[in-house]
Amino acid sequence: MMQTHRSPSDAIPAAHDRVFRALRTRIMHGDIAPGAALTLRGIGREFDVSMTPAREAVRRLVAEGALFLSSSGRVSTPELTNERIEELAALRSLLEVELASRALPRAHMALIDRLQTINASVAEMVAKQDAVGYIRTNLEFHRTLYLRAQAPAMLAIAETVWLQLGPTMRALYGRLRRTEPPHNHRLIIAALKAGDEPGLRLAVRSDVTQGLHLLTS
Amino acid sequence: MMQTHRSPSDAIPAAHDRVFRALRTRIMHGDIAPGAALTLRGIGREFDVSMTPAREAVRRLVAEGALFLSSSGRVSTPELTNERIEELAALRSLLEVELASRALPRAHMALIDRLQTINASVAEMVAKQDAVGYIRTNLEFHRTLYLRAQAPAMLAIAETVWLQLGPTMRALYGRLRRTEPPHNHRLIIAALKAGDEPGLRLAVRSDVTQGLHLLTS
DNA sequence: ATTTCATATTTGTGATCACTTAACGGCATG
DNA sequence: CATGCCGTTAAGTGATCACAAATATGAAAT
Repeated sequence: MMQTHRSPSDAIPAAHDRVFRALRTRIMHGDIAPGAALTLRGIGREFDVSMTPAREAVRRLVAEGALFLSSSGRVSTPELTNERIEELAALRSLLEVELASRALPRAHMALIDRLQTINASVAEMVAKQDAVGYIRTNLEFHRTLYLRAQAPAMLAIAETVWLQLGPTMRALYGRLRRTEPPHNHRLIIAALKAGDEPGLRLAVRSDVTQGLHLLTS
Repeated sequence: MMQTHRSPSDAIPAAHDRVFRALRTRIMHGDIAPGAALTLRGIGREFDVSMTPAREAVRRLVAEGALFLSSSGRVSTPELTNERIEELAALRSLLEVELASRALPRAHMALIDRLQTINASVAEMVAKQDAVGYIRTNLEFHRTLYLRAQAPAMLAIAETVWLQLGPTMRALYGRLRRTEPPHNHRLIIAALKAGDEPGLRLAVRSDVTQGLHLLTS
């Protein structure tokens, strides 16, 4: 029957929020392939909830562009056209260059150390050919930097772009088998150390753009 | 009882979508003041639906940042801090300068004519001191231009920024009683005619930034 | 008159159900 | 062998309900 509302002061999130977060992470990290279909009853079964919270989670994800809603109400992960991918890449570039630029004056040594640690994990994932792990650690690298920008609305929008690209990125990085560690990340870290704003902007732009250019060509 | 699913090929949207669109327009146009509270039962009563579609509409709007969801589940329009307003203004500038720049090479005479017609309506709303009408026609001016950019994802994000600013803009433009017609819109149109990209970028940036700077100072 | 506490009302949450429509499969027909 | 049609199944939609938490109300005490 029911049950509800347990999250006032304690930390237990509402069921729909738990489902939302779990699905969102999966999509952003590329756990789900492009075009994969989801059903409300299926989601409910998996998370042991009824259709109602499953529907709310799906609605939120559709609103963020993480899921595609067909005219008949069916939901699936989006299959992006090349044009759309280019556009989202341009958005990433626009937003993330600005975020990095704003983070630069606040970037102290502790942040740079953390970025280097995360970057080691990224390199490890590349070596292990772990596509999902690569996406996850790569996003963690970027998010850690952008958090310093103190621009929550801008970061939130950047995350919705990542979300829209999630399934496609998985398909991309799952295909191409590269073994080189991320060169642009080193450039980003170097520019942060040097306080070199033009260099930082260029490095972020290159890092964001390069991977997605491979897909469309 | 029930009733459902009527929108396959014909044009009748689902109830939750109708509610969503109606609320979204209200919020974007500044029909609702910042901090105003909404209840699911109240929305359902107004639109003659049950709580279920009302909840879905609200969830979507919360996901877009158009509504604020308190920790106890109450929803209201957001009350923005000055910092947040500055950030959203920076986002508008970033996105809309890019959109205008992309629209420039595709802007033909028919578009410029339409912009001038819309701009006349804007001036009329300013003369009538109609705050809501001003916001509506002003957004129509910008949207008409940006549609030419052929960048739907970018435009969608710009719209979510407008949404977040909606209630606050109403509070702003409701206060300041200006009577001058929009100067920057003329600059935008002139730059479009001349094919002057730097001039266009500057004019859009000024138009987007000026109004919101008044509020925070 | 103000504060405190108990009660009542409001409100969001999640489960369930009836209903309609879209997707799927098999069968007949060309 | 392909194609169109019909019945079955799967899936989304919206109404309703029980419940718990939050808020509002009012009374009592200092």
